[in-house]
Amino acid sequence: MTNQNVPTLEDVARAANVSTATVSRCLNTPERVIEKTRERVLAAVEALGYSPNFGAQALAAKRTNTIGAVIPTMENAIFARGLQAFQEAIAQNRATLLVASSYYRQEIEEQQIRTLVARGADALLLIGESRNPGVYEFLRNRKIPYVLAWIYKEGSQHSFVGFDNRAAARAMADKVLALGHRRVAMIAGVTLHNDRARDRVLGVRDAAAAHVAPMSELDVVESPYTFQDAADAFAVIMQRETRPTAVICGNDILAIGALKQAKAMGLRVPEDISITGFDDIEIAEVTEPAITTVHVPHRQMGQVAAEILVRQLQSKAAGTEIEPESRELDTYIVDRGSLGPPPGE
Amino acid sequence: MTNQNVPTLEDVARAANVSTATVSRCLNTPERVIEKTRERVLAAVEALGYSPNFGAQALAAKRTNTIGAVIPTMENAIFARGLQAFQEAIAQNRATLLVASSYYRQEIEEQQIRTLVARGADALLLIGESRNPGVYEFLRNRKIPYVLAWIYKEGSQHSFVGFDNRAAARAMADKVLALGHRRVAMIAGVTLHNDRARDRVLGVRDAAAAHVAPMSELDVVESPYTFQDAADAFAVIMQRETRPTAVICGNDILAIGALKQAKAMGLRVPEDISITGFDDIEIAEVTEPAITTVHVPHRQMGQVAAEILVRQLQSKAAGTEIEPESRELDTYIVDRGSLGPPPGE
DNA sequence: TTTCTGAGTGTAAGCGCTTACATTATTTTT
DNA sequence: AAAAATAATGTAAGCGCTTACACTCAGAAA
Repeated sequence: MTNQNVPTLEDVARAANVSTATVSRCLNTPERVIEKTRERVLAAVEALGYSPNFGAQALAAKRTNTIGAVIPTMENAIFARGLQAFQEAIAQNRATLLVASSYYRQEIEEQQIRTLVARGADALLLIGESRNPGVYEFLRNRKIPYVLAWIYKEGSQHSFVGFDNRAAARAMADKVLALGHRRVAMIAGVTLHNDRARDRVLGVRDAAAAHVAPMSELDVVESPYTFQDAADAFAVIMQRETRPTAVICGNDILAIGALKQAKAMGLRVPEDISITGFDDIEIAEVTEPAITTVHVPHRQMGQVAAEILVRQLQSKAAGTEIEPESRELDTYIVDRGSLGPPPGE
Repeated sequence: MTNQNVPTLEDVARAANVSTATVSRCLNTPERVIEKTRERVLAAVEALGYSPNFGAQALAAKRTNTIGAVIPTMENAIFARGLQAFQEAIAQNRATLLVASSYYRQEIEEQQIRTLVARGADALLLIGESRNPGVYEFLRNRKIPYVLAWIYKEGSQHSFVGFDNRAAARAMADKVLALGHRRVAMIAGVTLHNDRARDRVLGVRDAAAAHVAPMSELDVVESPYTFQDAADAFAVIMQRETRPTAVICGNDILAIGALKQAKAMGLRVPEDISITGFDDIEIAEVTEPAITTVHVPHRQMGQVAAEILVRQLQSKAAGTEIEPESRELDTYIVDRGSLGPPPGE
């Protein structure tokens, strides 16, 4: 009574008057079956409403056609677009997406990675590089292909699909400095266990250090990725003895929080203070003023990551050694309204 | 060489000097194993780094501990918060989330539902109710528990977790009318195959019909859920011979697109025109003015949906008939700045 | 003491598929 | 036309688990 009439391969085989092997071939390698037989089998499949049992298939074939992704959060748009593109791309290869989020917590992320692998993920999409070496060892032992996205590093053993956060942040900072700002602050994401946030801080520091004109020390405040925390951080920065004329933010969420707080404090943006973002999520367009930010190719990142994983899975199936394959993508600055020259220039 | 040293149950059994059955019991029903044995087994599990083979487990146990969700899109924040909460809640019950998106396309959604079930989803989270009856029949045959979220209907055979879109939309429209607006337009989401969008239109129409004061006919324009489409829709509405004094939008994305366009046209919000939203996604707080909108309990919806599914899965495991269980949640209007009295009052 | 009970463990039969290998049918080569 | 090569299909051995049932052995009941 529990499971009644869910048809099995054998039922199909009987109905089509062939062996189970032939049915399996029709479904997996149709070119190895003569057309007439195939038609008969597919008709039986159709008639019975057959769909392969997932567990049995996974057990016998040693793969699940499932790809996992562990992202820090689904709640804000930072990863959503990339993940969506990723899902679309793997779906075209008959794979399904298994997701988990880590809330930016390293130990949870590690846990989630192991869970997804235990759930049969054939390959993984991970964000950033900084994690316990044991994790990479685990994936290597299990021969699970993975790509690290939202980041790009040269000459590594990993596969990366992303961009140089440090260089991109530096470009933005250079632009701010070139406009004449000398007192600059930064609201950064929490850098602990987050290499993207860390690299962005480094990029801004690079720009500050390289700049010939005298500049007061860079004031960096870390903040979680919420509007409210960013607003608080902005308020703190504005309490300093010498107020900055520009605040570079580690991402758009922070920038918008800062913007909101600036307005609440009666400051005009960018006349009184400039604010910049990073990521170019949709929301950055609709604030007043809109946020000048670093455009990140979210969708492309998701898509390329999927392509690389699919390729690695194929070479794994072919018995070839899987080798890392990386792709660096470009970012560029989108000029909107939130960055201008410092006041009184 | 392909799969080398991934330990199996049998390896653990040998190491702990017990049978495979005992190892399995230690992992699944530890209370049925005496403590001393259990310790020995768990030590072996630890030492070997054992983790059960997913396919084998699914095949033998006839469940995967995987729950699927098919949502229209991950790209905007409408479903993201709810999905995140859902994931957190099912994770606490040792289940993993399998996601797919349908891009608001009915045939793709149906396809995705079948795919997720084929991938072994034990239960499903679906958005809205309107779909081909064959889908429900399929789920019933397969005995897959499902809950329909973002919507609530009385006396149905399905499980719902959500709110009455029609009533909520009506409440907002009533509020607009109560402020004195008589020329009201609506930018609705695409209503084809989308009962939430449809119900929201009905709610606004209800309010219009019930209102005693004379009111010009309600002008409803449908628009896809993007800022740009909504902006275009707003522009169209403003071309009408008699411009409305308030535009009720089917969700916040539409409202923000409309707001943007209003500003581009030099209109002040809400002095010249009022705009309202629906959903209360994060972004609704940060526009200028912030959007007056209907707050939807996203996180609660995800969480309650998870609880119901977990319960249904348990009763299914216990051999009991699964019976629908619904929960209606409350919405309320959040007053921000985008709604005011009509001009000249 | 003997019988009964039940807790703890072992034995082994599948779960439904894939695939190596064996077999038979068909085509190509000589 | 026979031999060889190739194509199409069948046979059956697992894949690594769960779990019904069998067994052992205390302690309780008779």
